[in-house]
Amino acid sequence: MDTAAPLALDAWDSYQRMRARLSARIARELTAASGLSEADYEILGALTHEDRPVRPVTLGQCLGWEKSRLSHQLRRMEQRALIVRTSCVEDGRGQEVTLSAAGRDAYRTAKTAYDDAVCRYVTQRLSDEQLVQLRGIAETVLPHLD
Amino acid sequence: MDTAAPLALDAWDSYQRMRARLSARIARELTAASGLSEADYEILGALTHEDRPVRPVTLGQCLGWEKSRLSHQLRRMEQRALIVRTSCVEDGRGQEVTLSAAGRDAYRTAKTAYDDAVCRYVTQRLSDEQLVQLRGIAETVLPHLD
DNA sequence: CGCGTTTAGATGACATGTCAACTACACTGG
DNA sequence: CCAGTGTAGTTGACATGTCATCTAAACGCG
Repeated sequence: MDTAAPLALDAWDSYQRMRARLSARIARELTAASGLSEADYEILGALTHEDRPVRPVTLGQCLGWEKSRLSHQLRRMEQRALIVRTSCVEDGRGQEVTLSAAGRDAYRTAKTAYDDAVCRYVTQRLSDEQLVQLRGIAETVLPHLD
Repeated sequence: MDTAAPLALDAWDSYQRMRARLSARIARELTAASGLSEADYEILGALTHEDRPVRPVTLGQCLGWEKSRLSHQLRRMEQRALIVRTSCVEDGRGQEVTLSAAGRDAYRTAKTAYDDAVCRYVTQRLSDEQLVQLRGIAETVLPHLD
């Protein structure tokens, strides 16, 4: 409060401004190019990475999402035919989620736009040194967020 | 695509994981301590900083918010009696927004919790050098986001 | 087996954000 | 003055996220 630490305040303020504008910009470009939201993109990315049917509970762990958020999201994506849900043989409570052809296509388009935006706005603008610094900062903060 | 730049990918991935978890954590602590959302907190912070009636259009510029988002947010905050809206004398289209006593109190409580969380999760964890780096990274990226 | 406890997931109420109209006032040039 | 254009703000439809609660299946243990 009274012991102002100008450096810390400045750094946080700059970070917050960058974060807000960057998220908005990338989300907008992603949607414009592919019709996918960032949430859609994350789900499809995880499914592509796994490359086989995945249990929602696993997705939830990978992405760090709350289960109700995931449930709503999967329902909406199934309605839009981006994914397919089948009931799970091994566990009567569970499901398995698979990419549909449309989901695979949409993800490809989206990934191009996403990578392009990240490159144009971030990685291309930063020096290798700054990229190392950014990774270091994130990896320093992350362990304290559990 | 094919020209993988592992450093860039790593840095972006780390950043994204930090960003997602950090936002969630801070938002939750803020709400738990004060009952305010991050959106509420931003508005009240801007009003406190100005310390006089502010036009919504000015708030929109300061915060970089879309006007409809701002309109919805101000309506909800007025309903909860965190702010007061009066019609503007100089401009018949406009309004002036003021902090209520409740808004001022809630903001004080929230600021304590917010600053504490930012300190615990971020500024305290990073070295002065890293804080300088973070500010530098944000200020490097920001100019390209208009 | 049978009963209590986890676990997977769904659901409904509600807060928030975006987009596309829409209203109403202000300004500007003829 | 006044018609056209710009600006401030609202509104409604809809997507998304959180929380609390609910169902049903799995598990664990006497």
